[in-house]
Amino acid sequence: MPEMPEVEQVRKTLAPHIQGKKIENVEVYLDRLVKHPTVEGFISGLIGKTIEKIGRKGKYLVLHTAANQKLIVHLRMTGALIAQKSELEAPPYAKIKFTLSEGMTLWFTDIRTFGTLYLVTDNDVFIDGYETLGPEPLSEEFTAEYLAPLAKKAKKPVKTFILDQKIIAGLGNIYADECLALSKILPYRHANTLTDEEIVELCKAINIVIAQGIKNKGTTFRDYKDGEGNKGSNQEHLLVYSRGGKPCKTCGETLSTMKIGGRGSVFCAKCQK
DNA sequence: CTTCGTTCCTGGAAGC
DNA sequence: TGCTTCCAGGAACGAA
Repeated sequence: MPEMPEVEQVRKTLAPHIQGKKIENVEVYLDRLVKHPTVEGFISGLIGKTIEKIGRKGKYLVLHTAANQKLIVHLRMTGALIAQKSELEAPPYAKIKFTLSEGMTLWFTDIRTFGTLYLVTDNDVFIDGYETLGPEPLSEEFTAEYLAPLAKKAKKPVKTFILDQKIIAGLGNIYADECLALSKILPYRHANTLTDEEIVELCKAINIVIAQGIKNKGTTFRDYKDGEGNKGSNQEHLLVYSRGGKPCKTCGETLSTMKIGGRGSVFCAKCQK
């Protein structure tokens, strides 16, 4: 489940293999993954272009293919971008093939096929979700002063609040649970009940958890792999996610599970207030 | 306006 | 053992 640290790791591992290479051919095996423009326009718009740079915004990867053109990719749950030598056979669940120069091929693979790709030229389309992203953890704009007034207006569980990409870009279910565990805040508490001190702690925890995720090259739970097909190691350092029923690493209490906003959530009812 | 529930999809695990 | 059912979850969408 790629969240910000996983997408960042994909960006890093992909860059040396695809940057500066020319797109010689594009084959789309599942049309509905291409959200803009048409599949034909997507293919013809990319062939002949060079991948100048690969960036990231929240959980979106942004491949700059010309001064006025970007290929925007969201991996959703099980999407992956894998760069490998062209002579190697297609990886499992291959959905789009980008044949690059210098004998390299970039594959978009996806088991559950929720991934989305947009080819944007001169900002000719408004991508809801991409344009409305809030600040990222570890950025200058992401501060308690930014978060506090928004939290005070939000009458919903704090977990749902921090998962909102318009509020914070990049958190997903795993890191949201981890951030709340580290800041010792119960996930079901409504955001507008948090004190200023708690918001400061939450901000700190979000930065720490995301920085640790990046340092550990992402969390591989089921399907996540980076641009070279390797797994991350952050799953070895999780406080609560997927540990429901097991002892809290801090106090030994059995960790609780609960559905919050339709998401499986794990927390320590003793440590978190 | 905000908030909540449903939907998309497949594979793996759990249940009978 | 083998079938069926449930669950995983990012974010758009419609309903309340």
